[in-house]
Amino acid sequence: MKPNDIPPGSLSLLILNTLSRHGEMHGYEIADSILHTSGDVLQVEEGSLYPALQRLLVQGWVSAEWGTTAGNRRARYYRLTAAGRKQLAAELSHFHRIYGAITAVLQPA
Amino acid sequence: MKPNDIPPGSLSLLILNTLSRHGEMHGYEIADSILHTSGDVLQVEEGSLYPALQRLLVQGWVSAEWGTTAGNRRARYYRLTAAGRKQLAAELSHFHRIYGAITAVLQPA
DNA sequence: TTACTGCCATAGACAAACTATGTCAGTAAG
DNA sequence: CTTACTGACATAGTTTGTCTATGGCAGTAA
Repeated sequence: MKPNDIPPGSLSLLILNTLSRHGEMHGYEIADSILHTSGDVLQVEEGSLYPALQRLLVQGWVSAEWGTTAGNRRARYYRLTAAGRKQLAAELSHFHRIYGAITAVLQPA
Repeated sequence: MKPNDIPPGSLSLLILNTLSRHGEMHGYEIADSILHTSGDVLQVEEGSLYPALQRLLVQGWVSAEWGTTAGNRRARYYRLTAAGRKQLAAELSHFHRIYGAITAVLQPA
């Protein structure tokens, strides 16, 4: 069972969708949620996660504020912005379009 | 109808699968076949196609020989090798594993 | 006091697709 | 017959995004 290999371009979609389901999360929670809901297949490395969150912040798809976890650790809590919700919808439809096209090509003879 | 945006990592899979269906093709035919079987969604640029074919050659997944097209042009004909068929099977199962995991994560609340 | 873990963060490596450009040989147009 | 177009192959350079590796800091447990 080796995890890994998130296709470039899909990480922001996974993060946005995860945030839209849970409302407010910090980094570790996001990675953990993706790992578990994917059946331990998609392991987001920290070196991928935080740069991705930075990009989402810069583009305004998410906002962040510092807080404290249940375990009394400092953590940065992210949530979707209104623009982020629109972006999520756009990326979802784009994903389905592309993925549908790929599976069409992959039909065996 | 804007085409484009082949997810990194999936191009070799598309090429291998296309060759496995048609037996022997040159570059233009491969790109054309992918474009049409994807419903004009996946447009493989030449600057992506030929480097990808080079990689497949180097790795031994495909073989190539020069020939002449129906329109009397010189062209390089590619076909799958035995190793290429094994590779295709491996990439197919990997693809389904990863995209299955992604769609699992993308289920709405 | 030491070590471990949760949590954030960055720098550098690397892979792969894109843009732009170039070549060459047939064929069609004028 | 010369020009332009198209089919087909090819490469250099840019960009994007994930990974590896590393590091720091603050609680908590040994």
